[in-house]
Amino acid sequence: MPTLSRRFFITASNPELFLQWQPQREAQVLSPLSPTQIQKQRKVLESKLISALDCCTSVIQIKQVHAHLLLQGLDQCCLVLAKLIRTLTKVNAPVETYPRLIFEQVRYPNPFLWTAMIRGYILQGSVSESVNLYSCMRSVGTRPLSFTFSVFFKACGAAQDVSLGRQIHAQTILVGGFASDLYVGNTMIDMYVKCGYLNCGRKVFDEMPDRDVISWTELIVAYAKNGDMESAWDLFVELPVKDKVAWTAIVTGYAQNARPREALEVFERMQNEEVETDVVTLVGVISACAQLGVSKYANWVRDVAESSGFGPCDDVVVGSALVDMYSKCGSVDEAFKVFEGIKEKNVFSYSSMILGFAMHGRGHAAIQLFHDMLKSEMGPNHVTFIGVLTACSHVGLVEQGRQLFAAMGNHYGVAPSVEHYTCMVDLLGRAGHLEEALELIETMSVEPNACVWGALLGACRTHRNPDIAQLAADHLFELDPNNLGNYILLCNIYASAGMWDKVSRIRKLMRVKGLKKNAGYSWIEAKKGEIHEFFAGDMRHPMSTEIMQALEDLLNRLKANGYVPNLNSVAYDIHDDEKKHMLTNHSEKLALAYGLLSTDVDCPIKIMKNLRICEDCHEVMCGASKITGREIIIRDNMRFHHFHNGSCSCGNFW
DNA sequence: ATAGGGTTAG
Repeated sequence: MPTLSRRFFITASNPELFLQWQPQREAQVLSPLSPTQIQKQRKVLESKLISALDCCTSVIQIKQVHAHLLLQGLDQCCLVLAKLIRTLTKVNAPVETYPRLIFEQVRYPNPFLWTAMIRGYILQGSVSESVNLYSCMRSVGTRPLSFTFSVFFKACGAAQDVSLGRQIHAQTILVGGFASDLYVGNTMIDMYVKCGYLNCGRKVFDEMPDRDVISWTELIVAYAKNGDMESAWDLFVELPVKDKVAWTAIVTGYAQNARPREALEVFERMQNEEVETDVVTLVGVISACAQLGVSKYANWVRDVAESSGFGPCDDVVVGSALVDMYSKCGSVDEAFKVFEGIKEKNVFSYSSMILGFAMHGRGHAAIQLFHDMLKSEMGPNHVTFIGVLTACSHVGLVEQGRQLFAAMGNHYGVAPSVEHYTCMVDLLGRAGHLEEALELIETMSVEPNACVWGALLGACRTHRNPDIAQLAADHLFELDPNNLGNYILLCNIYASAGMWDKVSRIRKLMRVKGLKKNAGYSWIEAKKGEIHEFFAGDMRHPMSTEIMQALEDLLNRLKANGYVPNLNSVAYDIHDDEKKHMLTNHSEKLALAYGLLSTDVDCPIKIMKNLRICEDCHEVMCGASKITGREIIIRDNMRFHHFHNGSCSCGNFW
């Protein structure tokens, strides 16, 4: 007869159990009990053992609990044994030895015990053995649980093993009663989606008799991750009861698909419907604001975060996202204030701030922060090194960059990736060490990609080296044949070397391939925070006439000061007059003219652009900052340019 | 037991 003994409590390895010891109850136990009381005591004992197992973190502790269990005559108690095996799996005890031994001593394993064993084998990578156990379980006539299937589906999803997934799917139908199980259905959708079979997941969803918000959200996320926001939105609209997770999925979906305005719109609706905002929602919205780069929205979302109790001081993830957001909104000083306010900074906070400094050309600040980070004994990761190498590059700290690059693998255990090599090629290339950069590419430990060769090609333009440029271009045209930018760069390099026959050959190649320039556009935040968007030659704006006039006036004043339009920036093989016209219409120039017309004189003019700023526009911005006395901040797809009194923070290299 | 999250180079 199982009884609770004093010994059990006192020798229990776990202090929590000891604290739970109640002498009154023990007195009861020692007196004779009725069968129902015995049953009740047994239940109490079982739950004590289970909670003891919850606290176990090593095999030795589990063995002690096991010893008590045997002492109490519970060697056939599947409930506790299943928990014991799950706990052993959690502490990574090899399932084949100790757990297997326990399992084989049980005469009538229940489905929970079978499932615990199956799960153990799956988690330890023995999928075939788990399938084997499942067959045994079926052959002795034991009915599986929903959980049994979900264990398999989870494993298939993680291993992207759709063929096993389909077999288990067939089993859920074969065994009967599981095809309509909500939990099984949901884990099955997830399995198909993770294996890349979104349509199969959809089919499961469509055939489910009962669906809950989880089923819907799984599919919404799957569509969003697939870049199909239209299907995601359609599902979202149909979803009868939307919870905060579903809302967040759609907001984040837009943010991750580079549609920040829609993300913000949906978030605003979410707030109007008074759905609770939590950290995960905020992170998605903050990322959308970072992409948009508009201060009004940035400040708004920060207020929302703070009033929801997740300000930068409260939550490190929100704080780090805000650092990134303010950097990308052009306010690197504000980013640093937020950074300083984060109570428990982590590697994300530091990396974001280092990248922020690097992006704004404040290389020394970035490197200083990197050293502060090391002092606080925080381990840098691969992104941290991208930030700090970029920073070195922008300040021309070649030797320091070399040392950091060498140290990353040797001292910090971060193996250099293609991205880090790209930074190094950029660093060496900018400083004019083209041969060394080429040598680095040729001896790379990983396969060079288009970015690496692109960095080299960019450096060849600055340092006018057509030979190495040709080599880089050969690789680029193979790796990334439809990227027009590479052809233009090569053209410029040949043109400045006077190699006109090569120029016309490349131009012909571009024509034959029918490569078209990406639609470049710029946007600017007006006084009240509204966004004005411009394409090249755009006349849609209600103030178009004034804008064109202001631009012409500005260019005339610049020309009087010696500005000559830089025709190299136009890739097309057209007449110079036409080129001049095209240059004049570049979207960032229109945005600048609008900014001059309609923003406060003491505020910087902030322009965002989806492509890299061209040389001519860069020159115009420099000149405009001098003539007008206005500070101009431009974010292109690479970095920030702060124009002040005739010069740019990028030092004319970008 | 099952659904949503932050930093990435030319």
